[in-house]
Parts: sequence; structure tokens; C-alpha cells
Amino acid sequence: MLLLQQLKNDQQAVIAALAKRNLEAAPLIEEVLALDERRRALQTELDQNSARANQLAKSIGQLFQSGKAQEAEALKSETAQLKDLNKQIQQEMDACAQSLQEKLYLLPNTPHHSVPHGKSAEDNETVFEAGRIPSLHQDAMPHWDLAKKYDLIDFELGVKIAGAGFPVYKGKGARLQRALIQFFLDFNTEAGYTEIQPPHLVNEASGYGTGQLPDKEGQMYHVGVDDLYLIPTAEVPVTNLFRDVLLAQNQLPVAYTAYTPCFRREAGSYGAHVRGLNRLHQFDKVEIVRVEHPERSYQALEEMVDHVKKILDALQLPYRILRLCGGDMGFTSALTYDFELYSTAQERWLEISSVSNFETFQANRLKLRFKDEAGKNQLCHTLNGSALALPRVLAGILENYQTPEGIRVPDVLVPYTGFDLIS
RNA sequence: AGAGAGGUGGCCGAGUGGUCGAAGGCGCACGCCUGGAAAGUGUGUAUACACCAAAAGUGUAUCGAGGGUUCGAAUCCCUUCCUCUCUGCCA
Repeated sequence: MLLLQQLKNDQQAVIAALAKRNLEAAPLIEEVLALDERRRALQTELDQNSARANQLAKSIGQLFQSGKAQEAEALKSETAQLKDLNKQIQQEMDACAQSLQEKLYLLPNTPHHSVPHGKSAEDNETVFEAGRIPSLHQDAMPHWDLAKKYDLIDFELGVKIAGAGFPVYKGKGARLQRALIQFFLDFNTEAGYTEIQPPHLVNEASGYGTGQLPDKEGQMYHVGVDDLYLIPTAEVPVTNLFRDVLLAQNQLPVAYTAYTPCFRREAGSYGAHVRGLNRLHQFDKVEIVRVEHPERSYQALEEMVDHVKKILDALQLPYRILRLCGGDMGFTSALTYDFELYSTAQERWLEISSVSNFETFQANRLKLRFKDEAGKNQLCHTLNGSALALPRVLAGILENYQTPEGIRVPDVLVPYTGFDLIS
């Protein structure tokens, strides 16, 4: 959620920034400001009336105590009037505040100045490429065929148990996936991230805290009986650990890592590009989350990008880094770098990580603040990134590491898998 | 799931109708004391919103949340959420 203060002070700058998202925000911002003005006027009126009523109550009490019951009775009628009036004012003010809130929820985060202009994924800017794209043997296959050949993943069985997009991992496939999770967690922990095991279901307030609600209501699985949501990413429970939190400055920065399964309904996505592991309803992911001092958040973002690079270097996979353009960026982000892994057998890039700085956008909703040197409460900056999302990394390894003799296991994973070849 | 107890400031904890944004303690900050530290001692120490150009200041709201009774509610009533104890169930 954008800061009202920011809208008031830099209205034009906000409109210009949001234009990068191809959004004409001026009319909405006008509405927001008008509502705010009305709300403030009502607040002032309400406060004055309440002050008067408090005064009267005090006088009435004193009059009763000194036995002047008649005078006291006379004052009561005014307080009754004030009370009725205030009820109306309060109602209108609440309506204003709610409407204001709803409109603020509609405004996405303002893109960082380095975000390129653009409408779609085609306009993203490639900022880095690394790794060697292997030349595969003639009978090389996409991962879904490899998975079948070596009995690593059974998609049909998953359909029977739950539905499409819920794969069943078997034998060395399951083991390889677990090895990756373990490797990622160890790698993150060694870099200073504290491991967290959060709940996999969250309440509504948490959904609002990180911005999934109300924006992406339909994308989360909802457990109706208990009114809980299955997490679409560990970002939700981990970032919400800091909802309504006031940190001391020396508690910053916070760096957490968490492995969780992720659940996404992904309604309406079908076809060739969602085959195999490319797009799932349930998948595993290891996430990194940071809470930073505003002045350090962009440095932190670079550190996170660097960290993810190291993971991919260690796995010796070919990848590139994109700076997302305004049209392709997520609702809550100010700047996002996507990592894409080259899938040699599919001859396409697969997104495996998204690293973002949300600045104060989430912190504002979360009420996540710290006390600065002057003793003032300031909003923190929040960041997160995948390190990494499992299925596509698994797909990339299966495809890029295949040989006529079988699938080799990346060296760094062998201690975790206990085998170096899938055959 | 049933029965009972309870939710008060950063933490602990007092407070059953007005003088309560709230005693006392701990913690924290600054000062005094000290060669230095501890102890001692003094002062300060919630959040949000509104008014004000701003600071100072003033007002309003907040004792889990929402509603009600009352001139006046942390305190009484209702609803709801949560926590704890016992019983039941259970990995």
C-alpha cells in the first residue's frame, strides 16, 4: 500500500512513476485525496464534539457530588445531542476511511527509477548471463519424458490423488528434490539467513499484510470451514512474522530463509507451456526474506541477487538475470530481478527465482516499523527472493545433465543425494 | 469437542463506575555519584489520528476486537476472537 503522505506530497511524481506500469493513476489518486480531506474534516469535528462531551460529563459529575442535581440534569440533554451527532459523524468517517483504504489497495507500488519502460515480458532487460549451455546428445528429451523413463515423477498418479498440477515424486526423483531443498537451506544458512519453519496455512490478515489480498484472492486455495488460506509462497507467513512489529534499529537487518510447499490455483493456465514441472498447483520453494533499513534496502537487493547467482554457479546451470519492466512487475514490488534457467531440451528460459524490493509497500500494510536514532518510528523496507523454486531447477538439472548413460547429478548435490547418476 | 480461568503499556503486574493513559516493579535512555564499574540515586520513557507552516503545544481515540447500558466504562451487560488449566480425541 502506498503512503498517503507520499500521494499528498509528490502526487505528480507518483503518477509519473505509475505510468511506467502503463497505469493512468491520476483519477484514482484524486479520489483518494478527496476522501482523505473529507475524513480529516470529520475527524476534527468529531474530536471537538467529544472534547465538549467530556467536559460536560466532568461538570455533571461535579454537580451531582455537590448536590446540584437540577443543574446536572439540565446539562444531560446537551450530551445526549452530542452523542447522537457523533454517532452520525463517526459512521460517515468510518465509511470514508474504509473507502479510502479500498482505493489505496488498488494502487500498485511505484517502480524504482531503474525499472525499464515496457508492456510485457518481451520488454524486460537482460542484465546478466552466465553458465554454459550444454550441447545435448541426439536423443535428448524434455524432463517429462526423462521423468517417465527413469521413473522419477508420476504425473498421472498425482491426477488420481489430487488433480493436474500435483505431481508424485518417486525414488531418486524424490531424493533429488529433497537434496536440492537441503542444499539450498544450507547454502542460505551459511550466508547468514536464519532458518524458519512457518505455518503452511495463514489467516486473512496475513494475506492482506503481504498484498495477496485483496489483489489475488482467486489465486490462493481457501479452506472455507476455518477461513484459512494455503500459502502461495513462504513470503506470506515469514514476512507476516513482522506484522504489527516495532523493531529497535539494532535489530536490523533481519535475514530469514524458509522451505515450504507453495499452493497456487493458477486458474486459466493450460497448454504446452504448463507441461511437466513447468507450472504446478503445488510445488516446493526455498525463500529468502529480509527486513532492512530504508537506506540499505537496495544494497540488500544486490546482495540477494549475488547470493542467488552463487547458488546457480554452484549447480553449474546456465542462467540469465532480467530486470523486469514496468508492465511485467508484480503489484507490490518496486524493483524485481528475475532469474531464468535455460532448459536445453525445451529450448526455452524458465523462471526460477524472483528477487524484489518492496520498499515500504508491504511494511505499510504490515505496520512493520523501527525506531530510528531520533526516536521516531519509521517503516522498514521488506525484500524477498526465491533461493530457489524447486520444480524448474529440477527440470533444468534433468534436462541439462542428461547423457546417453543417464542423468548426472551436479557435484555439489552428490553429498546430499548419495548417488551421482540416475540410470 | 466439553468444563473452568483469563486477555491491561517493551515485559511483569495493580486496578470492579468519575480525580485512570492507567499504581508499583523490570527493562531502556539521559544525568548525578565513582579512579572505572556495580550498587545507589534523580529525571524521562506507548501508539494512532486531528488542529498548527513547523517545533512546542492542544484535542480525540486506544486496557484483545465489535456492540450496548450510563451524563461518565479498563471496571457493568451482550457478541466474537485468542490464550491457559482440566477432561476427551490425536501424530
